[in-house]
Amino acid sequence: MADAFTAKGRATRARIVEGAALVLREQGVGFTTLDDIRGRTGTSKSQLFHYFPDGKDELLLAVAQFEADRILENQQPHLGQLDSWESWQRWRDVVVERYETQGDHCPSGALFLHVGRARPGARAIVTELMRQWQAQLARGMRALQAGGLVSADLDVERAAAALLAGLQGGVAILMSTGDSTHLKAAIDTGIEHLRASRGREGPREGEA
Amino acid sequence: MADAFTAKGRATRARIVEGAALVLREQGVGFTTLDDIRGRTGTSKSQLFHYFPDGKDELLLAVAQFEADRILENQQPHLGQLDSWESWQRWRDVVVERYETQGDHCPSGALFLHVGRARPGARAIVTELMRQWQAQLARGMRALQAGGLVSADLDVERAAAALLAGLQGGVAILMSTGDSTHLKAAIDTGIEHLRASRGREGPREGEA
DNA sequence: TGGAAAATGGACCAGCAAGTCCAGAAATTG
DNA sequence: CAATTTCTGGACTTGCTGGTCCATTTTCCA
Repeated sequence: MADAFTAKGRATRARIVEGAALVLREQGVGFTTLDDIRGRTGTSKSQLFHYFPDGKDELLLAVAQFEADRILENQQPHLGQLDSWESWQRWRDVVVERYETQGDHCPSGALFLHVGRARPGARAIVTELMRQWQAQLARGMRALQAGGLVSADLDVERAAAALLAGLQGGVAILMSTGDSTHLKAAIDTGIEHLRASRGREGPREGEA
Repeated sequence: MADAFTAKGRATRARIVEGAALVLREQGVGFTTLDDIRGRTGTSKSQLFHYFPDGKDELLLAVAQFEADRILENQQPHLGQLDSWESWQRWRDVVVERYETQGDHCPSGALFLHVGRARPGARAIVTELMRQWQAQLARGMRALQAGGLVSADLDVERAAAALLAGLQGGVAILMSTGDSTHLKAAIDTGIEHLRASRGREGPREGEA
Protein backbone atom coordinates (compact mmCIF):
# COMPACT_ATOMS: atom_id res chain seq x y z
CA MET A 1 0.00 0.00 0.00
CA ALA A 2 2.24 2.74 1.30
CA ASP A 3 4.73 2.86 -1.53
CA ALA A 4 8.15 4.14 -0.63
CA PHE A 5 8.78 5.06 -4.24
CA THR A 6 9.71 8.42 -5.62
CA ALA A 7 7.94 9.91 -8.60
CA LYS A 8 10.59 8.48 -10.85
CA GLY A 9 10.24 5.12 -9.20
CA ARG A 10 6.50 5.05 -9.69
CA ALA A 11 6.92 5.98 -13.34
CA THR A 12 9.37 3.17 -13.89
CA ARG A 13 7.13 0.73 -12.13
CA ALA A 14 4.21 1.76 -14.26
CA ARG A 15 6.32 1.47 -17.39
CA ILE A 16 7.24 -2.06 -16.41
CA VAL A 17 3.65 -3.09 -15.77
CA GLU A 18 2.36 -1.62 -18.99
CA GLY A 19 5.16 -3.03 -21.07
CA ALA A 20 4.81 -6.41 -19.46
CA ALA A 21 1.09 -6.37 -20.18
CA LEU A 22 1.85 -5.81 -23.85
CA VAL A 23 4.35 -8.62 -24.06
CA LEU A 24 2.09 -10.96 -22.15
CA ARG A 25 -0.80 -10.30 -24.47
CA GLU A 26 1.33 -11.10 -27.46
CA GLN A 27 3.15 -14.13 -26.21
CA GLY A 28 1.03 -15.55 -23.45
CA VAL A 29 2.10 -16.13 -19.90
CA GLY A 30 3.77 -19.43 -20.53
CA PHE A 31 6.03 -18.11 -23.21
CA THR A 32 7.13 -14.84 -21.69
CA THR A 33 10.41 -14.49 -19.84
CA LEU A 34 11.65 -11.74 -17.62
CA ASP A 35 14.20 -10.94 -20.27
CA ASP A 36 11.44 -10.32 -22.80
CA ILE A 37 9.88 -7.85 -20.42
CA ARG A 38 13.25 -6.34 -19.62
CA GLY A 39 13.95 -5.82 -23.28
CA ARG A 40 10.59 -4.33 -24.08
CA THR A 41 10.53 -1.95 -21.15
CA GLY A 42 14.16 -0.89 -21.32
CA THR A 43 14.92 -1.88 -17.79
CA SER A 44 17.51 -3.95 -16.04
CA LYS A 45 17.12 -7.11 -14.08
CA SER A 46 17.71 -5.33 -10.83
CA GLN A 47 14.92 -2.88 -11.55
CA LEU A 48 12.48 -5.69 -12.06
CA PHE A 49 13.35 -7.13 -8.71
CA HIS A 50 13.58 -3.74 -7.10
CA TYR A 51 9.97 -2.99 -7.89
CA PHE A 52 8.72 -6.55 -7.58
CA PRO A 53 10.77 -8.15 -4.80
CA ASP A 54 8.83 -11.39 -5.01
CA GLY A 55 9.84 -11.75 -8.60
CA LYS A 56 7.84 -12.92 -11.53
CA ASP A 57 4.79 -13.92 -9.56
CA GLU A 58 4.38 -10.49 -8.10
CA LEU A 59 4.89 -8.82 -11.45
CA LEU A 60 2.39 -11.11 -13.12
CA LEU A 61 -0.13 -10.35 -10.44
CA ALA A 62 0.35 -6.63 -10.89
CA VAL A 63 -0.20 -7.02 -14.62
CA ALA A 64 -3.33 -9.06 -13.97
CA GLN A 65 -4.75 -6.31 -11.81
CA PHE A 66 -3.80 -3.71 -14.38
CA GLU A 67 -5.54 -5.63 -17.13
CA ALA A 68 -8.59 -6.33 -15.04
CA ASP A 69 -9.05 -2.62 -14.45
CA ARG A 70 -8.68 -1.83 -18.12
CA ILE A 71 -11.23 -4.36 -19.22
CA LEU A 72 -14.11 -2.59 -17.53
CA GLU A 73 -12.71 0.84 -18.37
CA ASN A 74 -12.66 -0.04 -22.04
CA GLN A 75 -16.39 -0.65 -22.03
CA GLN A 76 -17.20 2.72 -20.58
CA PRO A 77 -19.13 4.86 -20.79
CA HIS A 78 -21.51 2.39 -22.41
CA LEU A 79 -21.39 -0.27 -19.73
CA GLY A 80 -22.35 2.24 -17.08
CA GLN A 81 -25.27 3.63 -19.05
CA LEU A 82 -27.35 0.64 -20.10
CA ASP A 83 -30.76 2.24 -19.73
CA SER A 84 -32.24 1.94 -23.21
CA TRP A 85 -32.21 -0.57 -26.05
CA GLU A 86 -30.00 1.78 -28.02
CA SER A 87 -27.41 1.95 -25.27
CA TRP A 88 -27.34 -1.83 -24.99
CA GLN A 89 -26.78 -2.00 -28.70
CA ARG A 90 -23.95 0.49 -28.51
CA TRP A 91 -22.32 -1.46 -25.73
CA ARG A 92 -22.69 -4.63 -27.73
CA ASP A 93 -21.04 -3.02 -30.75
CA VAL A 94 -18.14 -1.73 -28.70
CA VAL A 95 -17.48 -5.10 -27.15
CA VAL A 96 -17.67 -6.98 -30.43
CA GLU A 97 -15.57 -4.46 -32.26
CA ARG A 98 -12.96 -4.35 -29.54
CA TYR A 99 -12.49 -8.07 -29.28
CA GLU A 100 -12.61 -8.60 -33.00
CA THR A 101 -9.80 -6.17 -33.68
CA GLN A 102 -7.78 -7.23 -30.70
CA GLY A 103 -8.17 -10.74 -31.88
CA ASP A 104 -5.67 -13.00 -30.27
CA HIS A 105 -3.99 -10.68 -27.86
CA CYS A 106 -6.63 -9.12 -25.75
CA PRO A 107 -6.30 -8.27 -22.11
CA SER A 108 -8.98 -10.54 -20.79
CA GLY A 109 -7.57 -13.50 -22.61
CA ALA A 110 -4.06 -13.16 -21.37
CA LEU A 111 -5.24 -12.45 -17.89
CA PHE A 112 -8.35 -14.44 -17.45
CA LEU A 113 -7.64 -17.61 -19.33
CA HIS A 114 -4.00 -18.09 -18.51
CA VAL A 115 -3.48 -16.61 -15.11
CA GLY A 116 -6.88 -17.86 -14.04
CA ARG A 117 -5.83 -20.96 -12.24
CA ALA A 118 -2.61 -21.45 -10.34
CA ARG A 119 -2.01 -18.49 -8.07
CA PRO A 120 -4.78 -17.74 -5.63
CA GLY A 121 -4.12 -14.01 -5.98
CA ALA A 122 -4.96 -14.14 -9.66
CA ARG A 123 -8.11 -16.06 -8.90
CA ALA A 124 -9.24 -13.31 -6.57
CA ILE A 125 -8.67 -10.71 -9.25
CA VAL A 126 -10.68 -12.63 -11.80
CA THR A 127 -13.47 -13.28 -9.33
CA GLU A 128 -13.72 -9.61 -8.48
CA LEU A 129 -13.67 -8.64 -12.15
CA MET A 130 -16.53 -10.99 -12.92
CA ARG A 131 -18.45 -9.72 -9.93
CA GLN A 132 -18.19 -6.10 -11.02
CA TRP A 133 -18.91 -6.89 -14.63
CA GLN A 134 -22.03 -8.82 -13.77
CA ALA A 135 -23.12 -6.10 -11.36
CA GLN A 136 -22.98 -3.51 -14.11
CA LEU A 137 -24.97 -5.69 -16.48
CA ALA A 138 -27.54 -6.33 -13.80
CA ARG A 139 -27.75 -2.63 -13.09
CA GLY A 140 -28.49 -1.98 -16.73
CA MET A 141 -31.21 -4.61 -16.73
CA ARG A 142 -32.83 -3.03 -13.70
CA ALA A 143 -32.76 0.28 -15.50
CA LEU A 144 -34.72 -1.34 -18.31
CA GLN A 145 -37.15 -2.74 -15.79
CA ALA A 146 -37.58 0.69 -14.27
CA GLY A 147 -38.42 2.01 -17.72
CA GLY A 148 -40.96 -0.72 -18.25
CA LEU A 149 -38.96 -2.12 -21.14
CA VAL A 150 -38.35 -5.42 -19.42
CA SER A 151 -40.62 -7.57 -17.31
CA ALA A 152 -40.34 -6.94 -13.59
CA ASP A 153 -40.42 -10.71 -13.15
CA LEU A 154 -37.10 -11.20 -14.84
CA ASP A 155 -34.45 -12.71 -12.60
CA VAL A 156 -31.92 -10.03 -13.27
CA GLU A 157 -28.92 -11.60 -11.57
CA ARG A 158 -29.43 -14.84 -13.40
CA ALA A 159 -29.88 -13.14 -16.74
CA ALA A 160 -26.76 -11.09 -16.12
CA ALA A 161 -24.80 -14.19 -15.16
CA ALA A 162 -25.91 -15.93 -18.33
CA LEU A 163 -25.04 -12.97 -20.51
CA LEU A 164 -21.64 -12.63 -18.91
CA ALA A 165 -20.97 -16.31 -19.42
CA GLY A 166 -21.97 -16.07 -23.06
CA LEU A 167 -19.73 -13.10 -23.55
CA GLN A 168 -16.78 -14.83 -21.92
CA GLY A 169 -17.32 -17.98 -23.89
CA GLY A 170 -17.68 -16.00 -27.07
CA VAL A 171 -14.39 -14.29 -26.44
CA ALA A 172 -12.72 -17.57 -25.56
CA ILE A 173 -13.93 -19.16 -28.77
CA LEU A 174 -12.91 -16.09 -30.75
CA MET A 175 -9.44 -16.33 -29.34
CA SER A 176 -9.16 -20.04 -29.98
CA THR A 177 -10.66 -20.18 -33.42
CA GLY A 178 -10.54 -16.64 -34.75
CA ASP A 179 -14.27 -16.64 -35.34
CA SER A 180 -16.51 -14.03 -33.69
CA THR A 181 -19.79 -15.65 -34.64
CA HIS A 182 -20.28 -17.10 -31.21
CA LEU A 183 -19.57 -13.87 -29.42
CA LYS A 184 -22.13 -12.01 -31.47
CA ALA A 185 -24.70 -14.78 -31.19
CA ALA A 186 -24.26 -14.93 -27.42
CA ILE A 187 -24.66 -11.23 -26.78
CA ASP A 188 -27.47 -10.74 -29.27
CA THR A 189 -29.36 -13.72 -27.95
CA GLY A 190 -28.87 -12.47 -24.43
CA ILE A 191 -30.35 -9.09 -25.31
CA GLU A 192 -33.22 -10.72 -27.16
CA HIS A 193 -33.89 -12.70 -24.04
CA LEU A 194 -34.44 -9.42 -22.24
CA ARG A 195 -36.71 -8.13 -24.98
CA ALA A 196 -38.73 -11.32 -25.01
CA SER A 197 -39.23 -11.23 -21.27
CA ARG A 198 -41.50 -8.22 -21.55
CA GLY A 199 -44.88 -9.76 -20.86
CA ARG A 200 -46.60 -11.47 -23.75
CA GLU A 201 -46.61 -8.74 -26.37
CA GLY A 202 -44.82 -9.60 -29.57
CA PRO A 203 -41.17 -9.09 -28.82
CA ARG A 204 -40.04 -8.14 -32.29
CA GLU A 205 -39.52 -4.73 -33.68
CA GLY A 206 -36.03 -3.23 -33.42
CA GLU A 207 -33.75 -5.57 -35.32
CA ALA A 208 -30.09 -6.30 -34.53
CA MET B 1 -1.23 -42.03 -40.13
CA ALA B 2 0.34 -45.36 -41.09
CA ASP B 3 1.92 -46.18 -37.76
CA ALA B 4 4.88 -48.46 -37.91
CA PHE B 5 4.34 -49.50 -34.32
CA THR B 6 3.83 -52.97 -32.98
CA ALA B 7 1.00 -53.80 -30.62
CA LYS B 8 3.29 -53.22 -27.68
CA GLY B 9 4.37 -49.91 -29.13
CA ARG B 10 0.83 -48.73 -29.59
CA ALA B 11 0.01 -49.69 -26.03
CA THR B 12 2.94 -47.73 -24.70
CA ARG B 13 2.06 -44.75 -26.80
CA ALA B 14 -1.50 -44.83 -25.54
CA ARG B 15 -0.27 -45.13 -21.97
CA ILE B 16 1.84 -42.04 -22.46
CA VAL B 17 -0.98 -40.00 -23.92
CA GLU B 18 -3.46 -40.97 -21.22
CA GLY B 19 -1.01 -40.42 -18.43
CA ALA B 20 0.10 -37.12 -19.85
CA ALA B 21 -3.53 -36.02 -20.09
CA LEU B 22 -3.94 -36.72 -16.40
CA VAL B 23 -0.87 -34.79 -15.39
CA LEU B 24 -1.76 -31.90 -17.67
CA ARG B 25 -5.22 -31.61 -16.20
CA GLU B 26 -3.80 -31.45 -12.72
CA GLN B 27 -0.90 -29.13 -13.27
CA GLY B 28 -1.72 -27.18 -16.40
CA VAL B 29 0.36 -27.02 -19.52
CA GLY B 30 2.72 -24.36 -18.28
CA PHE B 31 3.69 -26.25 -15.19
CA THR B 32 4.13 -29.73 -16.59
CA THR B 33 7.53 -31.11 -17.56
CA LEU B 34 8.40 -34.15 -19.57
CA ASP B 35 9.84 -35.61 -16.40
CA ASP B 36 6.47 -35.31 -14.70
CA ILE B 37 4.93 -37.25 -17.54
CA ARG B 38 7.78 -39.71 -17.55
CA GLY B 39 7.30 -40.34 -13.86
CA ARG B 40 3.57 -40.77 -14.06
CA THR B 41 3.59 -43.06 -17.06
CA GLY B 42 6.58 -45.15 -16.04
CA THR B 43 8.50 -44.50 -19.19
CA SER B 44 11.94 -43.31 -20.11
CA LYS B 45 13.04 -40.21 -21.91
CA SER B 46 13.90 -42.17 -25.00
CA GLN B 47 10.42 -43.66 -25.15
CA LEU B 48 8.87 -40.25 -25.10
CA PHE B 49 10.98 -39.16 -28.04
CA HIS B 50 10.61 -42.50 -29.75
CA TYR B 51 6.85 -42.13 -29.95
CA PHE B 52 6.83 -38.37 -30.34
CA PRO B 53 9.91 -37.49 -32.40
CA ASP B 54 9.02 -33.83 -32.46
CA GLY B 55 9.12 -33.72 -28.74
CA LYS B 56 6.86 -31.97 -26.32
CA ASP B 57 4.87 -30.12 -28.95
CA GLU B 58 3.86 -33.29 -30.68
CA LEU B 59 2.96 -34.99 -27.43
CA LEU B 60 0.90 -32.02 -26.31
CA LEU B 61 -0.95 -32.05 -29.58
CA ALA B 62 -1.72 -35.73 -29.24
CA VAL B 63 -3.07 -35.12 -25.77
CA ALA B 64 -5.18 -32.24 -27.06
CA GLN B 65 -6.75 -34.49 -29.65
CA PHE B 66 -7.29 -37.19 -27.07
CA GLU B 67 -9.03 -34.77 -24.76
CA ALA B 68 -11.11 -33.23 -27.51
CA ASP B 69 -12.46 -36.65 -28.37
CA ARG B 70 -13.31 -37.40 -24.76
CA ILE B 71 -15.18 -34.18 -24.22
CA LEU B 72 -17.93 -35.06 -26.65
CA GLU B 73 -17.87 -38.71 -25.64
CA ASN B 74 -18.50 -37.77 -22.04
CA GLN B 75 -21.75 -36.06 -22.95
CA GLN B 76 -23.12 -39.08 -24.70
CA PRO B 77 -25.60 -40.56 -25.08
CA HIS B 78 -27.47 -37.42 -24.04
CA LEU B 79 -25.86 -35.00 -26.47
CA GLY B 80 -26.82 -37.23 -29.38
CA GLN B 81 -30.42 -37.61 -28.27
CA LEU B 82 -31.71 -34.11 -27.66
CA ASP B 83 -35.23 -34.64 -28.97
CA SER B 84 -37.38 -33.77 -25.97
CA TRP B 85 -37.34 -31.28 -23.12
CA GLU B 86 -36.52 -34.10 -20.76
CA SER B 87 -33.48 -35.13 -22.76
CA TRP B 88 -32.22 -31.56 -22.84
CA GLN B 89 -32.61 -31.42 -19.12
CA ARG B 90 -30.69 -34.66 -18.68
CA TRP B 91 -27.90 -33.38 -20.87
CA ARG B 92 -27.81 -30.16 -18.89
CA ASP B 93 -27.55 -32.06 -15.62
CA VAL B 94 -24.74 -34.24 -16.92
CA VAL B 95 -22.74 -31.26 -18.11
CA VAL B 96 -23.19 -29.30 -14.91
CA GLU B 97 -22.47 -32.26 -12.71
CA ARG B 98 -19.40 -33.24 -14.67
CA TYR B 99 -17.80 -29.84 -14.65
CA GLU B 100 -18.72 -29.16 -11.07
CA THR B 101 -17.04 -32.29 -9.81
CA GLN B 102 -14.10 -32.02 -12.12
CA GLY B 103 -13.69 -28.49 -10.93
CA ASP B 104 -10.31 -27.19 -11.77
CA HIS B 105 -8.86 -30.01 -13.75
CA CYS B 106 -11.23 -30.77 -16.52
CA PRO B 107 -10.23 -31.83 -19.99
CA SER B 108 -11.66 -28.91 -21.86
CA GLY B 109 -9.96 -26.43 -19.62
CA ALA B 110 -6.51 -27.86 -19.91
CA LEU B 111 -6.91 -28.31 -23.61
CA PHE B 112 -9.05 -25.49 -24.73
CA LEU B 113 -7.96 -22.61 -22.61
CA HIS B 114 -4.27 -23.27 -22.46
CA VAL B 115 -3.32 -24.95 -25.67
CA GLY B 116 -5.84 -22.82 -27.52
CA ARG B 117 -3.53 -20.23 -28.83
CA ALA B 118 0.11 -20.78 -29.78
CA ARG B 119 0.39 -23.85 -31.97
CA PRO B 120 -1.76 -23.80 -35.07
CA GLY B 121 -2.36 -27.51 -34.77
CA ALA B 122 -4.05 -27.02 -31.43
CA ARG B 123 -6.19 -24.30 -32.88
CA ALA B 124 -7.44 -26.67 -35.54
CA ILE B 125 -8.37 -29.23 -32.93
CA VAL B 126 -10.31 -26.71 -30.90
CA THR B 127 -12.06 -25.36 -33.97
CA GLU B 128 -13.15 -28.81 -34.99
CA LEU B 129 -14.33 -29.62 -31.49
CA MET B 130 -16.46 -26.48 -31.38
CA ARG B 131 -17.85 -27.26 -34.81
CA GLN B 132 -18.95 -30.74 -33.83
CA TRP B 133 -20.30 -29.65 -30.50
CA GLN B 134 -22.38 -26.92 -32.05
CA ALA B 135 -23.57 -29.27 -34.75
CA GLN B 136 -24.92 -31.69 -32.18
CA LEU B 137 -26.70 -28.93 -30.30
CA ALA B 138 -28.19 -27.67 -33.54
CA ARG B 139 -29.30 -31.15 -34.42
CA GLY B 140 -31.11 -31.40 -31.10
CA MET B 141 -32.84 -28.10 -31.73
CA ARG B 142 -34.01 -29.24 -35.12
CA ALA B 143 -35.40 -32.35 -33.50
CA LEU B 144 -37.44 -30.10 -31.21
CA GLN B 145 -38.61 -28.15 -34.22
CA ALA B 146 -39.62 -31.36 -35.95
CA GLY B 147 -41.68 -32.26 -32.88
CA GLY B 148 -43.35 -28.88 -32.91
CA LEU B 149 -41.81 -28.02 -29.54
CA VAL B 150 -39.85 -25.12 -30.91
CA SER B 151 -40.76 -22.47 -33.44
CA ALA B 152 -39.74 -23.29 -36.99
CA ASP B 153 -38.60 -19.70 -37.29
CA LEU B 154 -35.80 -20.15 -34.78
CA ASP B 155 -32.34 -19.57 -36.22
CA VAL B 156 -30.99 -22.86 -35.03
CA GLU B 157 -27.33 -22.31 -35.82
CA ARG B 158 -27.29 -19.00 -34.06
CA ALA B 159 -29.08 -20.36 -31.02
CA ALA B 160 -26.65 -23.26 -30.89
CA ALA B 161 -23.69 -20.91 -31.19
CA ALA B 162 -25.01 -18.79 -28.36
CA LEU B 163 -25.66 -21.79 -26.15
CA LEU B 164 -22.21 -23.17 -26.83
CA ALA B 165 -20.63 -19.84 -26.01
CA GLY B 166 -22.56 -19.64 -22.76
CA LEU B 167 -21.49 -23.12 -21.84
CA GLN B 168 -17.85 -22.41 -22.59
CA GLY B 169 -17.92 -19.16 -20.70
CA GLY B 170 -19.66 -20.81 -17.80
CA VAL B 171 -16.97 -23.45 -17.63
CA ALA B 172 -14.23 -20.85 -17.91
CA ILE B 173 -15.72 -18.86 -15.06
CA LEU B 174 -16.21 -21.99 -13.04
CA MET B 175 -12.56 -22.87 -13.48
CA SER B 176 -11.37 -19.40 -12.65
CA THR B 177 -13.59 -18.66 -9.71
CA GLY B 178 -14.86 -22.01 -8.52
CA ASP B 179 -18.46 -20.88 -8.91
CA SER B 180 -20.86 -22.79 -11.17
CA THR B 181 -23.65 -20.23 -11.04
CA HIS B 182 -22.80 -18.83 -14.43
CA LEU B 183 -22.62 -22.21 -16.09
CA LYS B 184 -26.07 -23.14 -14.84
CA ALA B 185 -27.53 -19.75 -15.67
CA ALA B 186 -26.13 -19.87 -19.19
CA ILE B 187 -27.42 -23.32 -20.05
CA ASP B 188 -30.79 -22.86 -18.41
CA THR B 189 -31.31 -19.51 -20.04
CA GLY B 190 -30.33 -20.99 -23.37
CA ILE B 191 -32.90 -23.73 -23.02
CA GLU B 192 -35.54 -21.25 -21.92
CA HIS B 193 -34.77 -19.29 -25.03
CA LEU B 194 -35.79 -22.33 -27.04
CA ARG B 195 -38.95 -22.77 -25.04
CA ALA B 196 -39.87 -19.13 -25.41
CA SER B 197 -39.43 -19.23 -29.16
CA ARG B 198 -42.47 -21.40 -29.60
CA GLY B 199 -44.99 -19.02 -31.04
CA ARG B 200 -46.75 -16.75 -28.58
CA GLU B 201 -48.16 -19.26 -26.12
CA GLY B 202 -47.00 -18.78 -22.56
CA PRO B 203 -43.55 -20.22 -22.39
CA ARG B 204 -43.61 -21.22 -18.75
CA GLU B 205 -44.42 -24.58 -17.34
CA GLY B 206 -41.56 -26.95 -16.53
CA GLU B 207 -39.24 -25.13 -14.21
CA ALA B 208 -35.48 -25.58 -14.10
C1' DT C 1 26.03 21.02 0.19
C1' DG C 2 26.70 16.62 1.78
C1' DG C 3 25.14 12.35 3.34
C1' DA C 4 21.41 8.99 3.06
C1' DA C 5 18.22 6.67 0.41
C1' DA C 6 16.47 5.31 -3.92
C1' DA C 7 17.29 3.89 -8.61
C1' DT C 8 19.94 1.56 -12.07
C1' DG C 9 23.25 -1.51 -14.75
C1' DG C 10 24.69 -5.75 -15.64
C1' DA C 11 27.73 -9.66 -14.49
C1' DC C 12 27.04 -13.84 -12.35
C1' DC C 13 24.97 -18.17 -10.42
C1' DA C 14 22.30 -22.39 -9.89
C1' DG C 15 18.79 -25.25 -11.25
C1' DC C 16 16.06 -27.21 -14.38
C1' DA C 17 14.05 -28.96 -18.48
C1' DA C 18 14.15 -30.26 -23.38
C1' DG C 19 16.41 -32.92 -26.24
C1' DT C 20 20.52 -36.29 -27.76
C1' DC C 21 22.84 -40.54 -27.83
C1' DC C 22 24.09 -45.08 -27.52
C1' DA C 23 23.95 -49.50 -25.51
C1' DG C 24 21.19 -53.32 -24.60
C1' DA C 25 16.70 -56.01 -24.26
C1' DA C 26 12.66 -57.70 -26.58
C1' DA C 27 10.24 -58.70 -30.58
C1' DT C 28 9.41 -59.87 -35.23
C1' DT C 29 10.39 -62.34 -39.41
C1' DG C 30 12.29 -65.08 -43.11
C1' DC D 1 17.50 -69.72 -35.21
C1' DA D 2 19.75 -65.75 -36.83
C1' DA D 3 19.27 -61.23 -38.47
C1' DT D 4 16.90 -57.21 -38.39
C1' DT D 5 13.90 -54.08 -36.41
C1' DT D 6 11.54 -52.14 -32.62
C1' DC D 7 11.56 -50.89 -27.94
C1' DT D 8 13.57 -49.35 -23.59
C1' DG D 9 16.83 -47.35 -20.02
C1' DG D 10 19.21 -43.68 -18.54
C1' DA D 11 23.37 -40.86 -18.60
C1' DC D 12 24.70 -36.65 -20.64
C1' DT D 13 24.62 -32.09 -22.95
C1' DT D 14 23.10 -27.60 -23.80
C1' DG D 15 20.63 -23.60 -23.36
C1' DC D 16 17.71 -20.84 -20.94
C1' DT D 17 15.56 -18.49 -17.00
C1' DG D 18 14.53 -16.85 -12.57
C1' DG D 19 16.95 -14.87 -9.18
C1' DT D 20 21.22 -12.79 -6.57
C1' DC D 21 24.73 -9.39 -5.80
C1' DC D 22 27.25 -5.43 -5.73
C1' DA D 23 29.04 -1.30 -7.77
C1' DT D 24 27.58 3.06 -9.55
C1' DT D 25 24.62 6.87 -10.46
C1' DT D 26 20.81 9.76 -9.40
C1' DT D 27 17.58 11.88 -6.39
C1' DC D 28 16.02 13.58 -2.05
C1' DC D 29 16.14 16.50 1.96
C1' DA D 30 17.89 18.62 6.21
